[in-house]
Amino acid sequence: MRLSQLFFTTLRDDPSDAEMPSHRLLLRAGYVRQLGAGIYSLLPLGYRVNKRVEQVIREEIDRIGGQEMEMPVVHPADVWRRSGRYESVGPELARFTDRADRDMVLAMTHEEVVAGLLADIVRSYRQLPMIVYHFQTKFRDEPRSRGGLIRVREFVMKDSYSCDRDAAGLDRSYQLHYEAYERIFKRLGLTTIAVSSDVGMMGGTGAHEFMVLNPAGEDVLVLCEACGYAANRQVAKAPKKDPPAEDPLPREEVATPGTTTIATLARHLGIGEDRTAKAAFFVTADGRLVTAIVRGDHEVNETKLVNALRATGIRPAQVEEIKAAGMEPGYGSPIGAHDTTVVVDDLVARSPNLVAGANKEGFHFRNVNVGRDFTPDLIADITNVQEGDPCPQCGGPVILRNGIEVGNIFKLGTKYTDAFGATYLGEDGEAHPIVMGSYGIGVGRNVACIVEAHHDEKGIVWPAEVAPYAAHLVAIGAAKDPRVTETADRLHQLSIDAGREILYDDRDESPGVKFTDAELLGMPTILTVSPRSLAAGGVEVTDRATGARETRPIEDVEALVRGA
RNA sequence: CGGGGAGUGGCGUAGCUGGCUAACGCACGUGCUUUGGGAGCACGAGAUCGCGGGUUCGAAUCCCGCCUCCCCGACCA
Repeated sequence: MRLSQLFFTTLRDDPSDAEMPSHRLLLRAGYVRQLGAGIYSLLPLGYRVNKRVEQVIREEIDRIGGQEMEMPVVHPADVWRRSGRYESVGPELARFTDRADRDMVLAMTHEEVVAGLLADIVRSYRQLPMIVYHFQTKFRDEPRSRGGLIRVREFVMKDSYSCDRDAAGLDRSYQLHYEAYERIFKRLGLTTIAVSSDVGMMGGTGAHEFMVLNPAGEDVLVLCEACGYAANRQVAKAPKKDPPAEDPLPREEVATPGTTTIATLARHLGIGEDRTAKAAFFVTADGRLVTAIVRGDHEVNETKLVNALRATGIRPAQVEEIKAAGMEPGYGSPIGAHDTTVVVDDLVARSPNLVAGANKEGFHFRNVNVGRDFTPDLIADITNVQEGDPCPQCGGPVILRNGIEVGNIFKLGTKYTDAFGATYLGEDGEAHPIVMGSYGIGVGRNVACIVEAHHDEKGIVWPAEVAPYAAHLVAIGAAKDPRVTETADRLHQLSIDAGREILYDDRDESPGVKFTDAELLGMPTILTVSPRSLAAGGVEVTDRATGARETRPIEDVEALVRGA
């Protein structure tokens, strides 16, 4: 490709609204342009990188037996009603009506369509196991996009679906994907950590997320450097040490004016935060007021709380809702409360004589004991793991790191095939539900993460596997010596003939501009043809990553661009 | 949705306490010079100052409403 003809431009100044390095560089180097919040165009260079990433994924999913297909972006709403997600998924599912006033959705994932196809096509156990996949645009109307390509609303995702006879088959398909993902991310130049994760809206029985460590990551990972334990904080558990045993003391009211936070309360009473019980209030999707009690030195983990409640979602409660149940925000506890579901953290249930709210402005109770002073509806682990907590596997201290999710794998089970009546006849002559798994990788997010991991102060440094072009040919001093253009043209043509075209900077620009752009664009190899290089016997070959530079004979470079 | 910030040629910005023809750097076009690290000179094109309304003799600038984008939070397979 001749740079003089390429649909792109580089920017000398950093765009003002690009904070992450990947976003800044992809904009400056002319790979992407923004159309709206979380909506991007891929310019030819960016599109080419996406295709390269897709190809790596395609090869590895093919390798485990995946069959590529394509499913629609626009679905009739009935398909989503059938699985229950039309109602259960929030506004991130984009809904609209067509000209005949039929309810439609923009697909955010494709489990429903796959399950419907399975019901239509699969009859016999002989057709299983089977993996299908596609690369398709998803639209998720996220409340807030951020970080350039890291979190967008419209994006291409590889999603594959495994279809098995039984749970053991699902385990095998899941394992195949796990291994395929490790190969994919390695080839993409990404260092990932597989963490066990929540199943969220997908439903199912088990899941892993593949995470890239990044300070801008939106997930918090709980990691143990000693034994390798890794989990998303949403589901991570840490053993909580029992507090020293004490006999329950009589409950007594104590004046605590102006202590609406645990920190001020503990200071006021001169006790540790671990001697207090903190109440947090939520409302479930089906309208139940939930009072969550954790110890003052912990915080509520909403994912765990939702799962303990078997709710589809929760939101923070309003002040009026809390008061309506007989509790006082800032001084709240379940003591004397009504019409609320009380969920108590397992540690609180074992902690004697805590300070808790008296449900009266400016007052708390000392010596509150679960069971005696109030009765929980549910006792569960509902707290976040904190830095330094003991690892659940080896007991060593865990660390917390931010991560970006670049891929995930889910054991779905039969949630969707049950809904769609997707069964097969087994060897036993009986109908059985097909057991599904689903496996996603966001292509654009991976591109952004690759740039995050592979750049320097001059620009992008693409790993060879995903570079849009293998080499960037720079012609300098063409006016001084006609052999420059001759040589460069010939190298370019050789690469075309070999079917692996290189990027050719044939522009009438100063050497500085060309070198700077070559480094910004980030091809793994920069080839420089100039009167100087020709006088030295050939073409200068520069390794973008190391900066190592050597002049090599033209025949060598010809072989190089041919792909020898 | 809550809090904060910002919309001025393609990019980055100035102007904003009401007053000349909306300024500067980069990018862009033409010509000449230049050609191994973001060249020089000259000429030139390009902006309904986010949109709508209002105040005023006069609005990029003041007032009201709206839209959009970014950041933090909420949210998130």
